[in-house]
Amino acid sequence: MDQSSRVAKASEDGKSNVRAVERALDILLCFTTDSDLPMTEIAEKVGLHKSTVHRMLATLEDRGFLERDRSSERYRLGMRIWELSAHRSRSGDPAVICLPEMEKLRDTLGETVSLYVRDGSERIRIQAVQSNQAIRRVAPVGVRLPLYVGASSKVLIAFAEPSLAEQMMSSESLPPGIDPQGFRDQLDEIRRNGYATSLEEREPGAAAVSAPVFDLSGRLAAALSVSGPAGRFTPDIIREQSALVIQSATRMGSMLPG
Amino acid sequence: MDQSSRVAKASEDGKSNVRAVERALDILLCFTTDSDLPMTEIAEKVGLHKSTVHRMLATLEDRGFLERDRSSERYRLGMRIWELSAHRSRSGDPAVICLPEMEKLRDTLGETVSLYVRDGSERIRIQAVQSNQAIRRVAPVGVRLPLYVGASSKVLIAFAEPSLAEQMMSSESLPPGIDPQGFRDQLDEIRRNGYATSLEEREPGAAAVSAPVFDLSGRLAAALSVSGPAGRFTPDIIREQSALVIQSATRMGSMLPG
DNA sequence: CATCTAGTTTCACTCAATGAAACTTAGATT
DNA sequence: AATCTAAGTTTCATTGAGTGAAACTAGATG
Repeated sequence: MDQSSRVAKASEDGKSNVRAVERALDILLCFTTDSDLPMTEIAEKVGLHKSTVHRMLATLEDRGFLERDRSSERYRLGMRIWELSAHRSRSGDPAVICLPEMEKLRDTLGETVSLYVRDGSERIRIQAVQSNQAIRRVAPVGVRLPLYVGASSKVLIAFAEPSLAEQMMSSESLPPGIDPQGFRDQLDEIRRNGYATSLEEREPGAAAVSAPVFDLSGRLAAALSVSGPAGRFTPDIIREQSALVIQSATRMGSMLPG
Repeated sequence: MDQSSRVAKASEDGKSNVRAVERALDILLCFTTDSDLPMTEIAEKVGLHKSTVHRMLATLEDRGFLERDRSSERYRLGMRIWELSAHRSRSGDPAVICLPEMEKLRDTLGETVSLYVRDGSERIRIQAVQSNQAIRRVAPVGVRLPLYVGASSKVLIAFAEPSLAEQMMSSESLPPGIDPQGFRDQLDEIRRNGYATSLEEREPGAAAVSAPVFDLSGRLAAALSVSGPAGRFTPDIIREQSALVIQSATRMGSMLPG
């Protein structure tokens, strides 16, 4: 029976998933890009028929995962998302625990401070406190960024479990335009130094210094980053900053349960 | 299993919903009570067969809505929940906008300050800052509470659109043990005073003062509450507090877009 | 080793999810 | 008003996706 025609509908990867649920979740994920959407647009985005989407939306709304603006008829995320995330953070959420320490660091350095975690082959900014200087990096919380550029990316790879770090590099998942050996050397150096830097890697004009945060069981929990306009990140300054960032990251780690 | 007479499977209300999705969402909602669960327990909670739950969990995990602790095998909420809620809060989220004002109020009164919104016939504590006195109310963010007891509940009903307030009271949705006319009078008084109080209504030993927060378009957005041990809430003190709570609530409202 | 309990996979049956199409608005355009 | 167009909603026949019993595996516990 398995031998029969394999259709491979873009989501067939061995796992036996529930199609209707997959679709519903994909609908929810539309709202990571847009904060509110009309039904038709959602249908287009996920490539499903109106009626199907309509039924899905009804269900999602019924359970409070979506709600619709009563005047515009557009859908947006509902209370339940809120509620769930609040419960998620109850126990030892780095984003909450590290916030005070991040604010301290921001105050001493005067630059925007961000906290990233790895999720699959991406990273997410789970917390940020903004610099209060006139010229500053603006760093919204919750965004997903690629894992191959930026100081914190390199930290998240360099200090991951060795197996994972290897797999992440060696495989052809490495994007084109990156020299494997050069990258490997870079990671080695980062491991020796205990911190990573980036100069205009992802965004032109932006620079960053990042250090790993290890939880009490010694596992990499997050990457702490200080970032700002490249002009304010001279080699001398970076040297000073890196020490402080590492220090903060260590202190944070000591507050994170294994 | 299913007796013919007593069906009422909690989903038969005229709406045409997708069953598989309903079930998946119900599984997610398990995590509002427990922060991590093993598969079997989830299956019990939602009343579904192991294999069904197994497939659902696989799907939810695949899309990052759940993740499993690699050592304990237990499931917990995943990154995507986080990510979604972060996007939800992007635009004018009261919980974020009101926080500074809430902290100020906490500092002047020295009591725990909470912010509630109505969701259907319940209310959710969307933000809280804790008193720093030795004896204080502990108010976790994200919890759901009933709409019929507590100062903030009464505010959320009294200042809702009249139609809604009526429907919420007159219908037989009113829990037993509450006198309709007495309750109505109470609401009228609250509307006149501009604030509500509660003494040991929900929790023995706890008292609260609450005032409505109206957004710029004049609609009720939230209820701001100060709460603490009943002993610290004498009539005199309440009189002072209520003025300050109303003042804070007004200031908050002026920062909330319509 | 036998005996649990928790998780995973298989498979035949069938009911629930689906999409085309019809229908209902609501807003523009004439 | 009459007519068009786009967005949302409901209906319904078809069928394959989702289901649950049961078999199976892996770990613990006695």
